[in-house]
Order: sequence, then C-alpha cells, then structure tokens
Amino acid sequence: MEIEPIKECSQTILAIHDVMDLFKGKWKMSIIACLCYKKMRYSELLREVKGISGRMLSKELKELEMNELITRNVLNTQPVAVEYEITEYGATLKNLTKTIAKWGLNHRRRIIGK
Amino acid sequence: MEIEPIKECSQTILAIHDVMDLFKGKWKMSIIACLCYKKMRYSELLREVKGISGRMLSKELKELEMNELITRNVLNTQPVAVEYEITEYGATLKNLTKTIAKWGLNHRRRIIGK
DNA sequence: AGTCGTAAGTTACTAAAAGTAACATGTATG
DNA sequence: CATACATGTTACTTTTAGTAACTTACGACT
Repeated sequence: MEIEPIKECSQTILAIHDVMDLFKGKWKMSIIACLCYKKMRYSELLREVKGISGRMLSKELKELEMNELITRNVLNTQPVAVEYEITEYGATLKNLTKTIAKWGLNHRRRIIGK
Repeated sequence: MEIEPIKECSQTILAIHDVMDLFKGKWKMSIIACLCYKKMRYSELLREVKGISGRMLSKELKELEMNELITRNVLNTQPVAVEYEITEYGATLKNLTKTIAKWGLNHRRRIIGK
C-alpha cells in the first residue's frame, strides 16, 4: 500500500509554497509593505528599504509589476520622476504584511530579550 | 536638509525583514505549516513538502531547530525513527501560516482563472 | 562654462544559496 | 542474499543575491 500525503495539509502547503515563491528573496515583502503605506519613488524606496541595492530594487520592482502587485508610473515632470504604487490586488496583501510585521516585532523582542 | 525615512514605516519594514530573513528559502514556511498540523518524521516531510530534496530538508530542519521553532526527537525504536515537532514558540506561527495560505489559495484561483 | 548632486536605473563581476544525483549506513523483508 | 526504506551526507552545478562602478539627463551653485 502506497502512502499518500495528507490532503488537508497538502492544499495548505501548496498555497504557502506559491506565496513563498512569489515573494522569494528578502526584499519583496518589505517593498510591498512600503507601498501599502503610500506610493513612493525609486529613491524613496532605496531609503526606506534599508540595505537594498539599486540593482536589487529595480529587479524586485520589475517582478512585482509583472505579477500585477504594483504599477510603475512615469510622471511627465522635468526631470522625470517615477512613482511606484500598489495595485488594488497588491493591497490585498496589507493584512498579510501586518501579520508578518506583528510576529516579527514580537520575535525581535524575544531575541533581544535573551 | 537631509531626508529621513518614515519612522512608522521603518519599524514595519525592519520587522518584516527579520521574518523574511528567518524564513528565507522557499521551504521553511511550508515545513512549519506541516508541523503545525502534526508532528512528522523526516520521510513524511519529504512526502508532504512536495519537491524538496533530502539535502534541503535536513538543512532547513537544522536551521528551524536552531531558531527554536521545532525540535528533533530520536525515538529509540528499531530501526530509529526521527520525529520533528513544532515548539510552543513555533506554534505562534500558526496564525501567520493560515494567513499566508489563505492569500495563496485566493491567488492560485486568480492565476488559474485567467 | 565647469563642477557637484540627485534621480533612476544598468553593467560587469563576485559570493552565497539552492538544487541534483549519487553515496552511506543500518535495519527488515522476501 | 538481494531489495527496499529511513535518515541523512557529499560532491558538484546552477541560480540567485550582492557590490561597486558606470550612465544619462537635468538643476543648482560659483
């Protein structure tokens, strides 16, 4: 008799795997959280997402845009400014980022407390 | 005048970054979700976490153990069985895994629906 | 006019992480 | 004795992340 995975669990694992794959790398979730807060320009994101490099930021932004989680708007100002904004769909992640941040804050306290 | 990052946002970003760093790689969150469901043996995890290799599984398990999110118990059966179990602290991630899974399920529907 | 600074990236290169396939060791089963 | 299963490890390759320097265009300062 062949052993089968647990269905109830498999569904969940699959869903989690999808999410982890979509947000792979350490930066994407932070970028999303930033843009959930307000729309920002490239240079603002470089400042807010501490430690990220230009190369990584533009790579991550491209991927997020491809997944329709953010939009890139070139403003016709002189000189051009580029604004990144969360999409309606991207905004559905707000609750998720909050949950992560909440656990993270608690974890940080726990680690520091040691 | 120097431009400063937004404090409210920075705290959140920092916390999220901590979490993403702790769970980097695509497997850890899935493993946690599995073990939140029930304690499992190495071979069970290999089956449940579809696509993971032995090398990756043991690496990830070691890291999760180091972070006190899971425990490794060698049972004195013949032949030895190894059981991985979520810790009390690890179990605080249950809500997070649920939130991720929920979004992931919805996302999967959206992608397939296209 | 020349230099510096800012914005929004890109390029070339290096380092780290993930993935693959085969091997090891002990036990149990036909 | 040959085969299979459990629990990994080792050696090797591929992919991803990270770093530092460069680019292009404009604006401000001297």
